Amino acid sequence: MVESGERPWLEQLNPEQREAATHAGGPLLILAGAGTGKTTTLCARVAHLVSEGVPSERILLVTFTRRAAREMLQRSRAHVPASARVLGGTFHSVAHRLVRRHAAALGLPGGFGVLDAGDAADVLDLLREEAGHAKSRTRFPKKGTLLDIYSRTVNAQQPLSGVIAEHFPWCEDHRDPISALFKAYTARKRELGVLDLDDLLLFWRALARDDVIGPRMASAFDHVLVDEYQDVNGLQVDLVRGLAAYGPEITAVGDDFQAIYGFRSASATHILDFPEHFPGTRVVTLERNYRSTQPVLDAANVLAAQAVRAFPKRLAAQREGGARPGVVFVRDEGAQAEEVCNRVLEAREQGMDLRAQAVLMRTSHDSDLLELELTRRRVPFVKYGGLRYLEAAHVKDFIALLRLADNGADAIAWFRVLQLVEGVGPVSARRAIAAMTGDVDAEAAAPDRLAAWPVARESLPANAREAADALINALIAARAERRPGPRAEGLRDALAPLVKLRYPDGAIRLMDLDQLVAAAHQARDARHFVAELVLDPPSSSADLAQPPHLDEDYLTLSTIHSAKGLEWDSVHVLAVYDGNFPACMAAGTSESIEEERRLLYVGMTRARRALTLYVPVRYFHRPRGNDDAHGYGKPSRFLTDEVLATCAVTRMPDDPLSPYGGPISGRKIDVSPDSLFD
DNA sequence: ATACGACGGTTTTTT
DNA sequence: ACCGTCGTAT
Repeated sequence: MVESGERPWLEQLNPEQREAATHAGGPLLILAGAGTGKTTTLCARVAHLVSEGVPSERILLVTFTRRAAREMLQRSRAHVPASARVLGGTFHSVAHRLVRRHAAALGLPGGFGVLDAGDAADVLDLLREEAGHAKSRTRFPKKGTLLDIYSRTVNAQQPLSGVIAEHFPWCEDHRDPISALFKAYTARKRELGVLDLDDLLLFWRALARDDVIGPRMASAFDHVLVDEYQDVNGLQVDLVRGLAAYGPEITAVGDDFQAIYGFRSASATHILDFPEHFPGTRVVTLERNYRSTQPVLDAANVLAAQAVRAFPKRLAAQREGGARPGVVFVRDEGAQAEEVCNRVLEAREQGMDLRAQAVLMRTSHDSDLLELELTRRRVPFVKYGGLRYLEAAHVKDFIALLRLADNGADAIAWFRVLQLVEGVGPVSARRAIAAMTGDVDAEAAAPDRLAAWPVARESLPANAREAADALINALIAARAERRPGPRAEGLRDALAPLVKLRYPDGAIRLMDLDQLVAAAHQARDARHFVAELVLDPPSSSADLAQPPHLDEDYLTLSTIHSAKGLEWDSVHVLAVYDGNFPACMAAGTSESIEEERRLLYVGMTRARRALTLYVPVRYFHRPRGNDDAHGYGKPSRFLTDEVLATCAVTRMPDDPLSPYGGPISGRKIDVSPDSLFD
């Protein structure tokens, strides 16, 4: 036991936080508003538990991202070095660890692969084509939609018909074929020896339900702490309850007003139901905000008050002073880019590092023009969210090769890799794969598909065979090499000429591969390297780049989803117009509108001192098109008069509406050509 | 028969 | 960046 005087991590806490950190006996729910020291409290709780004698390896900390896990474990360790062995990660990474350990019981090969969303969609696409849906005249849902439907069904644990009726009504006609397709999908993954991200959770739950493995798995822990509980889905709740059934005490932390992952089947109802699911729950509410100044919170509180249903909560600032948030009307997205740039640079002149500033947006392409402008003015920036590394074609090519080195049965990877060779398209690739997987008779006994290559290569056009052989030889060499670094290096070298040939900017793309090779050198186990990459994807190009970047000053650009849990001195939110906030895609149900409001709230509450919202008045219908089709947008419906009253509103001189002296209230003018249409 | 480049229309958010 | 389609080259 440590004397209280030696526990600075507890003394920094306010009474509510301390109560949460030191709570003992029974489930605990911490309702923590934005900026109320949620992470501090959770880290203090971990430190407290360890200092009370709980062995650190018997504590499981489930977070929303791996980055959050790393950060928290680091902080806990700084308080109490004995926290070093706390097990931390996302639901998916914990699942991967558990499923790996019990792979045999689950009937999985030891080196089972993990499909990322792109790979999973490719498998579905293949089945879609095999079933003849690609050629049929009625439009069948595309792979991305299929994956969305599938994922929602699994994660919400809701029957397919209900999911389609509720969220994908336009697919109603195809319900039965979709159902058949999903069954084929399950079977195909088995054949390929792979799991998708949803499977990881399903397999974890299957383990939890086993009479022998379930209790043993749960009893490995004394405490399970779950962060961001407002964003868990039904399946994840099952997992937590499955653990709780056999002993560990559960702590959940979250804020129902920051629930922004409904599209992933998360629902804030779970955090509200927590006391029911875990009888005897102690609820602690944190409302003292240490992040933002009061004017920022005033605007956020007024926005939050619009919510139809929410836990009443009012954040109170502990910081002094501060300026009202700005709402800036600009002409269009071009003017917005210029204005943001100006303001960011001006702030830097005043002594605010770029690193203390961030630009946040609804969708990742909202920053397209800004990125051009920043590049033009040589302002360094790093972007989070949106298109990620693993989604770039050449990176996928490389990953497919790495997968094949682990698992020759992965036909999806074969399909991709073979088509890299010039002269090989979908048809001959498929033929070669069929030859390798052998129609049960010839090659069924051969566990290594590479053995069938001499036959398979005959299915390729003669002039492509030599280049394909080179790839195969690289794969054979890679298999003999167990160290992940050299293995990746060999495959990179084999891929390099093909990448250079295929992409005009091949040289740049090769640098991306070099970063992956560097990451592979750090990896412990070649077989898990790809799976871990999928579970902890580098979220920006900077993530893989090595330290030199860290010394530099750079601006952060991020989707609001990716900015969750983070904070900056100054925050700019782009494109706060109706159609974007809320997104027009979300206009369907009132709950999705509510979620959009919460999204704006999350964006606004990232700001410590300065917050600026931008409303482009004119926007282009086709941002990528070169025509000039545009419309005049309305400001976001969330920017009500009440919200605007808490802000300082600016109209830029070139705002087309401003020469008329700004809006005049009290007038109602109808403009309608409708009589022409009678 | 197959591969591949060109073109026009679309693209939310992510473990 | 992706998808589907179409025309041309092998």
